[in-house]
Parts: sequence; structure tokens; C-alpha cells
Amino acid sequence: MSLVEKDKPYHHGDLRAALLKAAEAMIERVGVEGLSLRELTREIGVSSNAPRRHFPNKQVLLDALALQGFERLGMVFRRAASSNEREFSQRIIKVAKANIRFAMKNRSLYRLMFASKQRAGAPVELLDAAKATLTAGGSAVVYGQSVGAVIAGDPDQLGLTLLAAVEGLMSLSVDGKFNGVPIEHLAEQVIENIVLGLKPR
Amino acid sequence: MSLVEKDKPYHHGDLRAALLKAAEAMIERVGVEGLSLRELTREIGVSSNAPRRHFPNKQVLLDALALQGFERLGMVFRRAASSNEREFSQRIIKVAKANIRFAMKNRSLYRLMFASKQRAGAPVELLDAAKATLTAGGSAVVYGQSVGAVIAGDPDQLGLTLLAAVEGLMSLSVDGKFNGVPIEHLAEQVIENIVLGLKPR
DNA sequence: ACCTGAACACCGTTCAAGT
DNA sequence: ACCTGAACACCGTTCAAGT
Repeated sequence: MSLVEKDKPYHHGDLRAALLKAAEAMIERVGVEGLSLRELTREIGVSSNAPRRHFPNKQVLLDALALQGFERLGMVFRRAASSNEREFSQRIIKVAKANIRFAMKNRSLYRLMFASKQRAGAPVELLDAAKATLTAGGSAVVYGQSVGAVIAGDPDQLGLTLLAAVEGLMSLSVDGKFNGVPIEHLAEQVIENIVLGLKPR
Repeated sequence: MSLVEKDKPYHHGDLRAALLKAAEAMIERVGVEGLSLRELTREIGVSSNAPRRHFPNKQVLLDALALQGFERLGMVFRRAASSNEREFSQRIIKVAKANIRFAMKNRSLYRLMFASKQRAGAPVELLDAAKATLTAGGSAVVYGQSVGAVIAGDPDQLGLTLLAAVEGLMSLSVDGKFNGVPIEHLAEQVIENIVLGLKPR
């Protein structure tokens, strides 16, 4: 009856990937709390508990989404770290802005990532992925230490200081702004403050 | 039939307060996503939509909870700001630790507060309360500027730098730790880094 | 191995009604 | 003004079954 052979005994080969993709789109549309597995399966065109083979429950799907997010953020950090700005703080600002852009383009995902990590029974793979990504972020940020632009000290701790400031800016902001000022701009000021220090020289 | 007169035509005078209190306890027990209005009403002993007069829907109750949280955090900031430590960074550390303690004692509430603030249709009262509280936090933190311990500049911006770092530490941490180190301890190092600056002097 | 279909317990929300 | 009780549409999850 059909011109193309679409026997389609099962879905289309990769229901797991299709679910993750549709779920990511849905949370950006309606927020994480608005995600419905049933609606997801309706969109994709499978029965309401086809997902169960891939994700035993909703939580597991959310965790998988968060893990994917951390992996992508890790790539963002690694790419931004290879920038070749001369000035140390300019380089940090590049990393920070890449981080901010990612958070802004994937608001719900970003929130989900950090919320999942905090959850009581979070799986180790997720925690490990988060740790790896944040470590990459921290080290991307203190790359300049090698050229003597940064004080001596535990690089992880110095990276943490900068990373925390950027992360904090995002958690303090609303709609990408704080008191009306875009955080991309605030990030520059905050980073300058940290590099130079608050104490008079 | 009863020795005490408990006509109890309605609940016990303040269903609204009772709901908020029970809801706060419940989210700390089972997380925000685990909060059920129906279970709440069962606990309190009213019908399943008695809440509706006080909170037209679940979201409104969550927003009210978040608002209450910001008000309490504001008080924490104001109290911590009146500390009389000599050293500037010691004073900041006091504020930071008070912030961290609040976040640790009210994990779910704290997450709810910052998540609510980011939500698309967040009510203005909530945004205003958040702004007021965070401003209080920022200014608590640059209190030392008046004694010349801090460089000149927009105090809001300087406060933001410190506040963002502390806030970021908490969002990066898991279970109050980052790479196994308690954030109370990390906060001290991070604050010292910011006050002194990363650049060699 | 991967999916369907029907069922279960629970949920938030709405409506008509009671005092 | 404040609450009840019944109903509605929807949800996540489970179970038995099909290929």
C-alpha cells in the first residue's frame, strides 16, 4: 500500500535519542516541572511506556539529560580555554562569556544540571560528569597562571574563585540581567575586580 | 460531648500560615517536586481544596514560600552585617558563613527561592523581595569600604562580586562540599583571593 | 529486545453547594 | 468569607501480553 517501505516494527531505531531530544526541547518550552512523559510519547508516536526500556522512570531520563548537558558544557569550556588572547583577564572573560552564553541558550537544561547534581540520590556518573566539567572550567580559567599573570597557589582554588563568581552571577540574575545590567557586562567587571583585588594597592 | 469547646467551624484560624509551615516542612522532606497539595491538606485535616481561597493554585503557594524565604535571608544578612569584626575580610566571612548556614539549613527552600526568581512569570513582589534581600547582602559585604579597607568604586558592584562568589560556591557544591572540602572553608579562601586579588602585587 | 494496551493510584483544578 | 464533596482530565508507574 505504501510507496516507501516503512514496516516500522519498532520506532525509528533510536527511541532513546529521540526521547532525549524531544525532552530537551520540551523543558525549554515549558520548564522542567512541565515535562510530561506521556506527552513526550505522544509527540514521538510511541506508546506511553515505550520509554521504560530506556529510562526506567522519569528521574532517570532527567538525570540523563543533565549528564548530557554537563558533557556539552565541558566541551564549551575546553574550546574557550584554547583562545589565544594575550591579556590574562581577557582570556578569563572569554571563558566566562562562553559559559554565560551556554546557560542563556539552555536555561532549563542549565538549571536542571545544577539541580540534579544537588539532588539527594544523584547517580555517581552524574556527579562525576559534573566534577569533570567544573574542573575543566576551573582550569580553563587559570590557564594564565603559567605566564606569571596570576599569583602562586593551588590552581584549582584560584579557578574555583573565578568559576564561582561567574556561576553566582547567573544564579543571582533574572532573565540574564542583574538590576537591569546584562550579566555578560557584569561578568567583565566582576572578573576585573577579582583579578585586581578589592584591597587598595 | 466534649470537655473543651472546639466548635471548629473552620480550621484553626489561620489556614494560610498552617499551609505555609507544613509546605516548608514537606519540601525539606521530599524536595520541591515532591510537594503534594492533597497530602498537605490531609496532614492538616482540611478538604483538598480548602487552600484555594488562600492560594489559587500550587504555584502561588510556592511563590509565597519563596518570598518568605527571601525575607528571612534578608534578616540573616542584616544581622550578620552588624558584626563588629575588626578585619574587613573577617567581616565578609561572617556574612558569607551566615548565608551558607541558611542555605544548608533550608536546602529545598533555598533552591526554590532562586528557581522561583528565575521562573518566566514570576510575580513582581517576589522579584522585589529578592532584589531587596540581595542588595542587603551586597551592602553587608562592602560595609568595610567606609573604613578604607576596600578600593573606591561602585559599592553595589563590589558587593556583587563577593556575593556572586559565595552564591556560586553553593551552586557548585554538592552536599555542602566541593571536591570533599566543606564550603564554609572554601568560602574563606575564595574571599581572601578576591580581597587580595589574583594578580601578583 | 522492544513495544503495546489496559489498569491503578494519585494528582491539580473546577464546579456547585453548604454555613 | 471559608470550607466541603464530587467530578474531570491528566499523570507516572505497573503488569500481562505480543512479536
